[in-house]
Amino acid sequence: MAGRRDHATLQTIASEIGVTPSTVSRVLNSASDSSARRWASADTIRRVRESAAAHGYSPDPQAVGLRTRRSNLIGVVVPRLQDYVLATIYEGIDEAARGEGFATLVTNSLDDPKKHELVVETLLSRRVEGLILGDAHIDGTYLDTVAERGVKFVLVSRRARDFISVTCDDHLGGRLVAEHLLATGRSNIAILAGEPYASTGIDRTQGAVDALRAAGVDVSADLVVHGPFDVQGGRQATERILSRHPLPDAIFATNDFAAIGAMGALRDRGITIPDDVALVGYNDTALAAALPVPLTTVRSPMHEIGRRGLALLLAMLRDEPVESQRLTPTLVIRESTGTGRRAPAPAPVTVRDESVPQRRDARGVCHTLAACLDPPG
Amino acid sequence: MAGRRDHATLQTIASEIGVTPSTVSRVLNSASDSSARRWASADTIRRVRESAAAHGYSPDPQAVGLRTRRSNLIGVVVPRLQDYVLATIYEGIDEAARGEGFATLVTNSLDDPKKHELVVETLLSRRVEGLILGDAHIDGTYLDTVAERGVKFVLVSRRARDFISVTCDDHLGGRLVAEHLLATGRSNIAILAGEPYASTGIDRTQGAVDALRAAGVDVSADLVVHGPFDVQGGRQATERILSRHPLPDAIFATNDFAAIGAMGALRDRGITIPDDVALVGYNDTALAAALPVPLTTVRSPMHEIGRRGLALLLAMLRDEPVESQRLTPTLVIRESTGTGRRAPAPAPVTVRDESVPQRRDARGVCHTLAACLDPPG
DNA sequence: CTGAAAGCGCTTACAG
DNA sequence: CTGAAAGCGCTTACAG
Repeated sequence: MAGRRDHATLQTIASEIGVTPSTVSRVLNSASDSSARRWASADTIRRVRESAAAHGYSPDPQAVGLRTRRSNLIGVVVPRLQDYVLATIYEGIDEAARGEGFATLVTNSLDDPKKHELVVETLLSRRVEGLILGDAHIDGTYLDTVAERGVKFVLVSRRARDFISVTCDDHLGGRLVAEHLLATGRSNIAILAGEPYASTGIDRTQGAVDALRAAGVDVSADLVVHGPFDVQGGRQATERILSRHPLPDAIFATNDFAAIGAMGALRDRGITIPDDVALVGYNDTALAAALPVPLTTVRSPMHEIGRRGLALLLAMLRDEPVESQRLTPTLVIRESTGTGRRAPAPAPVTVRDESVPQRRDARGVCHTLAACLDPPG
Repeated sequence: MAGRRDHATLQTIASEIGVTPSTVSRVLNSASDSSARRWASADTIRRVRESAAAHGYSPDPQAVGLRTRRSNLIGVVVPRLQDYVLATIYEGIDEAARGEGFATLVTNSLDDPKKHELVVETLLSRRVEGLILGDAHIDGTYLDTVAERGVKFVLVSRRARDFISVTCDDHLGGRLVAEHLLATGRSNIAILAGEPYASTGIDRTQGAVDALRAAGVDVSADLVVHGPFDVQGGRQATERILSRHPLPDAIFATNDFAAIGAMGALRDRGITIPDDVALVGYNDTALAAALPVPLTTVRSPMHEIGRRGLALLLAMLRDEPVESQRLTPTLVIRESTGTGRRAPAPAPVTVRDESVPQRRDARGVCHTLAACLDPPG
């Protein structure tokens, strides 16, 4: 008798108060007493509700699902739940799902396409109504099969091809970082670009490269290093850079955890932040502000990405037209790019007019290079 | 038509090959062809399997569940999935569940008893067969109600009362830390004890206090500070200690993230690790080794706790007798308690015979104070 | 306002 | 070896 305890059924209530299950069902499925009056007398309604409450009745989701052909289940696939960023996005998804009467089933894919396919099949065999995928590879052809089968899904965090997605504007995020570094006098910048298949790292890197190029600064291709989005990956990528090149002005880790790994590698060589090299992370995780050297980073609305992903998927399930969403990141400046301990930053050599004051917003953030170069209002 | 695509049913296959759904069901539910021979001819078996494969048939879990009165669903409640430790434990749970044909439904309770009750009700209304709870409060009376209802559950990570649990031996972990600190010459120790309702922090603290007391060292009660098990909590607890007391010899943060917070607070005051103060964390998360100052910490088998929790619950569901399990932690010594930069540690003043060499294992870990005090083999 | 009936997809005695 | 039937708990036309 594995585990299932006794739950009251419609029949329990029906026979207790002397009506049929049909009536009980209709009353319990009515939003309000007044709408229930279409189906039952005031007295019946009261007695149904009382009995249901007394028994702690809740409809059997398996029976409801079988009858209505719906599961109220959403499948979620993430690279790894251990990753703070994905865990936070998932929290957003689950919270929103709960609010809409859905439950979610999550699984790790470890960014392995084979495992991804496997877990998607498992999810589908559980009859999830749709999928939210946080592990898309930018050219992921394996998404085609699931799309062709008519499965509805939305991507979160990472975009891929033309599939519907909710992302942060990672290109903008990269630009904000590069412009901040330029504004503080750095132009020789190494980038920890993350996995080559993740649009997050790709776009953040490209955004930075584009902004630098717009300022006349070229990023050396071998200062752009790929690797896992975690502490270990950041450490190794940084070690690779340090072993082959003279120390750059700044390191842009496209992930906070990679930035922490970079800190470790830098410290091993006695290199201090920000005096010897500036360091920037990405995501503004809970750690960033509390690190020994507080980390300049880009805040991305992780929780909101999850919430919106769920909302978008539900819209798709209702066959409403939907469009991809791109949320806005904000730069958060802390000591790791600190100007406090450093000689006043010279303007980047490539800027044409050094006399032009930089334009910054109220938080001291210089939002676009163009704005920085424009003469003030 | 929200989302559900067409799935082949037993009827699809049955009519295709000219048998009844009963036969198809029996064949498909047979483990092997030979056992299926009890139910069908070799030819029928072959044709059923072929047709099922061609259609990508998978049984509808709602129908199966309705009929068999089982959901193959396990509910999991954690304080917060954003927490690396709980996320890792959950990965262990889900992995094991998957292997046993179960799926899991996770939710955060944020350690709020009200929310806990709410999410448990939601899980139960989804007809989970049992629960794994990672958010138990040590005297949590609210577990009684669920127990009285006959719901089977096991606790993971934290123990409470006499409920079945899978934990790490936190008392031992605390002892290992204290003995290591004593062995490196520290005896004035502050403890970031975590939330007062979590057995993890309580036991780790008690283990340390007991070991110190056994060495004749008393821990001042106001050097034991409670607070959240996260970066922010660790930072605040440390600030409280620093503002009210002279600097202790060592800080034992009963959680790695709290230790990172402590690092931040120490750095703000220009206090260096390990020269001015030693710092110890707990859990050996991926961060510990890669931090600017690599963190001495205690490794706890988080993933294994999850796996075993699931195994224990399944045993309970089969009405097998089960007992709580307590897994063994190991001390991992790194620079944050480093001896390299520090004058050779004097033996703690309270140790009776200073001439007795300390006994250590191959990894340089002194496992029990008793062992340390015994003369070598 | 209420009931009787069908049926979602499955499993499993009961017959043969 | 195979089928016909019942029934898990629900919802929802169809009748009245």
